[in-house]
Amino acid sequence: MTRDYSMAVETDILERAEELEGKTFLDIAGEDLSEDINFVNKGNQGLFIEKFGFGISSNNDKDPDFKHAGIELKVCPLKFSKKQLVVKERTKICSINYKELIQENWLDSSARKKLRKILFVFYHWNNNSWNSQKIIKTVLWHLESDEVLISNEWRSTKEVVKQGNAHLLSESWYKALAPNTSGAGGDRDNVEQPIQIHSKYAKRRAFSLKRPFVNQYWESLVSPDSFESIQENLNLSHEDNIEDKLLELFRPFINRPLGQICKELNIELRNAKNATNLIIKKILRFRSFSSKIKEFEQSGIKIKTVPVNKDIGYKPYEATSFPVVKFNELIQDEDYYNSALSEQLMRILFVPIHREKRDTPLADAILLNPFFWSPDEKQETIIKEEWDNAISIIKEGIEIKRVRWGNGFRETNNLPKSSETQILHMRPHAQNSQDRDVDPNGVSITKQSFWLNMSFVHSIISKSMRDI
DNA sequence: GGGTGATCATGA
DNA sequence: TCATGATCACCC
Repeated sequence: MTRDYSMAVETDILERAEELEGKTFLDIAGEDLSEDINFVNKGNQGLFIEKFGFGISSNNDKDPDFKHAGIELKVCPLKFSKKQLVVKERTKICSINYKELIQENWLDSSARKKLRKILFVFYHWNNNSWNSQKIIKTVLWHLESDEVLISNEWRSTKEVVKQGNAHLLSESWYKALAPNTSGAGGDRDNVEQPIQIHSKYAKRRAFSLKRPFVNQYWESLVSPDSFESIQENLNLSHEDNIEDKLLELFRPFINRPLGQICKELNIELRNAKNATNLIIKKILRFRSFSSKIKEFEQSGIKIKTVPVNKDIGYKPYEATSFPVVKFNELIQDEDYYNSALSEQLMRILFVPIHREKRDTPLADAILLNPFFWSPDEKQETIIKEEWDNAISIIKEGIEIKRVRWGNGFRETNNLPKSSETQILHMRPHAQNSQDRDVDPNGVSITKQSFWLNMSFVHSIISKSMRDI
């Protein structure tokens, strides 16, 4: 049996953590696995590592797991996505007690106690083969460099609760530390909030580090050179707003043709995606064009270039696509708020470019004012409904018809069309019609993805242009 | 010119 | 070779 590390000093804990790297759960527990332990519940991998990795018995303490060293243990699942190990889910930090929250200060808050130092144990998740799950890496994370961002989000949550609006809280308002819903389901998932002027109850929530945030940290461990930081490159302080700064840097190039901009910046203009990406990285003083933008990865910011015609109210020429969804993975998403799509929609930097006609040469396309966008509450409600609807169609079984088209044929299906929806539709997104996926009922269909309706993109772009 | 299925171009 | 962002093509 493993020694109890709960009162150990930091070096001992880290030494033990390092021993665990590369080991499977079976290696770690060995013959103890035969003990009568029930690991059926969700989160059990965490309890397992606590017990067999560090000899800590399960507890609900407000103190960090390693009391003496002030270190919290977080066991973080990784899964394969596109041949790469990525963080599977958000990391829960502590449940929120609304009543206590509004009386706390950040510096001595219960959240900060757990966040100050975190020992991340990253393991390759596999629910079907418990014993073979392997510890990939262990590392001590320090709050320091992200404390401004995280404490601001904590304060913002506190402020909402203080105003009696705990029932309105939404995970999507936050980038790193978010109050996500938590609980076992049922009545106990609603709790009384301290200020009841608007609503007596609010959903039970827990502070969690968002998946993209933790994933960026994980990726920075695996390949430290793949990121550059806006803050570092531009020498910004933690208080500077990175989004505002970026828009400001765009300013000298607005309303000018891409050809001219690229010449001035000494960039080779190849296509729209390439141009906007390169312009952004150039104005952010990136050393390498292939670097990922640290802050964008952390906050889940995606860049979308949208060709529009400014002479007809900034109307886009096309809908905006998202990555392909695998139907069998899609239907396993818990709900919209835990879906891949909601992550794609966390925050988008739209870069509209004006094209006189759809086939206006790119060099003559005019860079218009970029803007950041996240769904507002109303939009999110619609998106959730339309996502739910798509899921139920898929679960019921997609219907495919082969219809005459010109000289040949093409396939039609009953997935949501842009004519049937306000914001989202589904549409092929494949190499060609031979590039296919299989739906939950075994029906073969061209790979599909979600798209933002052209009319919707039109509405947010024209609104943004009016607001300038 | 919109709508929708199909496909291109690029980069890892 | 594949995923991705973006764009094409044809009917109405």
